Amino acid sequence: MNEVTLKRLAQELNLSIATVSRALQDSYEVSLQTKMRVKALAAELNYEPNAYASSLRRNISKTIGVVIPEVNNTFFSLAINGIEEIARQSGYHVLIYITHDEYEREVAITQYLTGGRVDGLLMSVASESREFAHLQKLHVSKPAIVFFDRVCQAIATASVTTNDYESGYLATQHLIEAGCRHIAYLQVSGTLSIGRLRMQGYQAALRDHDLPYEEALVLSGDGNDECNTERIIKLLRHRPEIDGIFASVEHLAISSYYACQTLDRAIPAAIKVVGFSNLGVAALLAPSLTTITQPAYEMGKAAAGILLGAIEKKRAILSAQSVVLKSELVARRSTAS
Amino acid sequence: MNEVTLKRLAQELNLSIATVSRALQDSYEVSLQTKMRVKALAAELNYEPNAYASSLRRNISKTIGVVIPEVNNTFFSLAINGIEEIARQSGYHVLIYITHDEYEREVAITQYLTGGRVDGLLMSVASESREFAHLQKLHVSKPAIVFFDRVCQAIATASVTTNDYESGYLATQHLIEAGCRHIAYLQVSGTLSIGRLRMQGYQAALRDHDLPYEEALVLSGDGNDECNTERIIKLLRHRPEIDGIFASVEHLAISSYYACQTLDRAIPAAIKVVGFSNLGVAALLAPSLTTITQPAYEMGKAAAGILLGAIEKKRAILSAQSVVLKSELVARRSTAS
DNA sequence: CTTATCTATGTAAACGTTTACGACAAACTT
DNA sequence: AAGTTTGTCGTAAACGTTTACATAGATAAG
Repeated sequence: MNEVTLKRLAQELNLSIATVSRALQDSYEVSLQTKMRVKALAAELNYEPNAYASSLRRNISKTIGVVIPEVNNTFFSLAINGIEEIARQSGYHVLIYITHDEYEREVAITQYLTGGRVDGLLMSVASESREFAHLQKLHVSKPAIVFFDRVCQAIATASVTTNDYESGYLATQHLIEAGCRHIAYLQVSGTLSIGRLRMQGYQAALRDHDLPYEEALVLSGDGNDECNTERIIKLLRHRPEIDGIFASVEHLAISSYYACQTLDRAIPAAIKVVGFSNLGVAALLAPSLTTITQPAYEMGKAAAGILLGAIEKKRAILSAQSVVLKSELVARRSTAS
Repeated sequence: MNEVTLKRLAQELNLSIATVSRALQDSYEVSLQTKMRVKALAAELNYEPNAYASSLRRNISKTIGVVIPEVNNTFFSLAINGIEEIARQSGYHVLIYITHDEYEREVAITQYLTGGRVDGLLMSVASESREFAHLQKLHVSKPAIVFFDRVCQAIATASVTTNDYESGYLATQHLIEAGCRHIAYLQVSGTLSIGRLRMQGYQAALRDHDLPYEEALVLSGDGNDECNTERIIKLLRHRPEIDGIFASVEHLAISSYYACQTLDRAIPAAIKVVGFSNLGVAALLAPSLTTITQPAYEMGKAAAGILLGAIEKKRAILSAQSVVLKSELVARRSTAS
């Protein structure tokens, strides 16, 4: 425990606690001379204000929470990077919580955060979540919330997303133009907002190119990687006509590669793959992977910016502040014709 | 702000604040009947204790800090995963700080943390750090510290590492046995403890196989990825006899791939590559990458376990509690002969 | 010379908890 | 019947800040 408190400083300087506190905050009420005395001693004794006392008194924690499904994922790693960058610049601290896409964890986490531990929250909802009462409860409580990537429309607040519908359309069109006629769609969960939008783009592209939409070609891969790979293998065995895969999330693209590897289906000759991904090594895969790449780092920065802006100005966050950034389709060998 | 406080509950129940507080903590001093009344109302009003008031009074924050060089890195992502898992189980919150390998940031972060914001700290030191006065200062202050992967020997505390010397030896031997005679060693910084150990393993393996150690074949890649790739290209051009690369950290292995790609040097025919890496897609690279894989998730869990154990028992952490886990060499095509 | 204004500082309450101490019955002991 | 224990609850202080209000001296205005 750090024993250097305002009281200690005040005693040694023969000043009142109030004056010391004010001096350290550069208050106009205290003379330049005492300010300097105070600051000198504070520096000498390595004084650091007790964050909890300050937070309690001011009802401000200078802390934001980040709630994400997983951290071992290039997209979320980059987003955290952006968030931490903005938070640091503004003197905010970042608490991190991982839901592992489980509804119960998300509920438990939001329960903790009701206690005023954070001034605001950045969130990507868990795929399992279908009920949002916990978020509603939290929202009427203190912390401001900004969603990023995986939003919850039931809450009236801002969000930072990408042009998911358009990207879904483009990815599908790209496969079709490369010659695919039976395109599987892999998503993490049917309830997710981004999953729905990307799928709608997928469906629209099929329609516009006179291809049928088959529900049997849609796979929801909510499990661990091995399990997902198994399910993709099963799907490809059961429907050998599949000649294209659109993975709406990174790890499903990877699972698709493993599935094709075990089934000895050549990419891109026999089957083409495109996937949402922020993998830095996408270009080094065998074969290099065609990706829809989201501006993950910028999304994190944008979301944190909106959140901190609202907190500092003590203003509610409006849905109108939402931002939609553009993803980029990077064509590589996995979809070469 | 959550308006439900102990005072509010006390008023509505016609009890004192003390009794309500005790009831919620299942104190033996309060009758079963009132306990039930209190808990019922607390649940109904969705009461959540104010974390800051509690922390201030008890001088315990139930929060640990994690200080890492970067988050967009499979090793650290997995480690965070393990840390968060253990922390969650014990009811601890996790603050995250990213140094970007910059000394100044590390100093600034440790300064924040002097204020009692965290009960303990898990840390992987920045590669730039050569002075450790800031860590010494922090260490004599409150928080317990456990290092993982990148330790600072100047501080007497526990650490969680892997058998870096052995791994360095094995990786180098593996290259030699695959036929390499001129092996480059890529590290992030010469000052890093793990870098030194891995390098010592590298040197020992060279010696044991009667190969000379050349300083010119050692490259310190402390920069961004593009910059590192450039430097590797330069090295390979300047020393065309290099037929093996040992990358002591993941992103340098990737940079090596890009370098070989631009130089049109075939892996593994012309040059073989082995690297420390936790990439889930190592097996899917072209060619698949031979890796030394650290048990990152377990390391995170182990480090958090030591830290939380010490905090809960209010005991100082001893160097003797240090743990050394084993990495695994996974041979793949990038070192095939 | 009195009153008002300004400057620099101090006093004390407040934030929401936790907890040492005390109070007061009721239930036991002898 | 007097003393002792036990069970239940309240009072109040404390954690380290911040800040509204008070104070005292100095200067300016009338």
